[in-house]
Amino acid sequence: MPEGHVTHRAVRDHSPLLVGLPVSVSSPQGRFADEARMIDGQVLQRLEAYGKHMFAHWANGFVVEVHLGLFGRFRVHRGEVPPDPVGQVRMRLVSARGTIDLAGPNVCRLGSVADRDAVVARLGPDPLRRDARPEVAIERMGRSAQPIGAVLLDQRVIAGVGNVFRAEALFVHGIHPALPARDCTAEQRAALWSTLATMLRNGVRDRRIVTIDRTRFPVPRGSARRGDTTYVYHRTECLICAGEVARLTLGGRDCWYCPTCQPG
DNA sequence: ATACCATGAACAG
DNA sequence: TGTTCCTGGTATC
Repeated sequence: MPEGHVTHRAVRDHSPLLVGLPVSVSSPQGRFADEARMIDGQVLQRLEAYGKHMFAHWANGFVVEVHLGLFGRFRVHRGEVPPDPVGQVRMRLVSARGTIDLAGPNVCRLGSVADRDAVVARLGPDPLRRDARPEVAIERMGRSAQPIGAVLLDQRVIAGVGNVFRAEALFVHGIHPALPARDCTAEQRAALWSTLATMLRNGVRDRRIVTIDRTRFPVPRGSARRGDTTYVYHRTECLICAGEVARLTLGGRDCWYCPTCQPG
């Protein structure tokens, strides 16, 4: 399930297979067929990730925006073109080097550079981008009366953070998710940014979310079991204090937290 | 075979 | 705030 690290990883993985080459674009499933024809055979100039959005820039000026949503998934195939497994591939990209299949996206839309710019204009800074300005996100957090747990999911504040990273970053800093964001100290807001940036970067590196980091936040001996990847997210007991994990609906989604380690 | 749930977000009202 | 859309893995019958 994709948070921002997935789109950035996809750009890294897909670019060597597609960028600079003519690409056959099709829609085996059919729902992107008309749009696919408009760019079929064009050279892919650039792939770009911004938060959970991905943009493919084509030589004839079109831009394809992809948002994976909850279910969306890319599959990468090197070499020979694979069969379409179940007719569910919304967009298939085929170059001389390989094939990318996109299934189940929330958004797969053909537009212009202006459309791309409009999407980006709605987004807060993305910690995974070189051009990110942390102070913008930190300032927006500080202006909101909403619970910090809701604000961290707001893509206008910080782009790319999803349900796992928000819960885990709040845990690491001992912040209760219901605390009004503007009541977080400037230090706390800066620390959340930098922790989220680290977690997202690790997600890109590992191709999955593992927020447990013993060098930054030692786990008691014997506490972590094999396969544990989070401190509180989707857990019944806190990895640090073994107390019962609580849940609160914030930003429309369940936020796991430890009432002991994150007093509020 | 069917139900249900999930790391998301737009939209209606 | 609730509904809707997208898919697939796991649980349940």
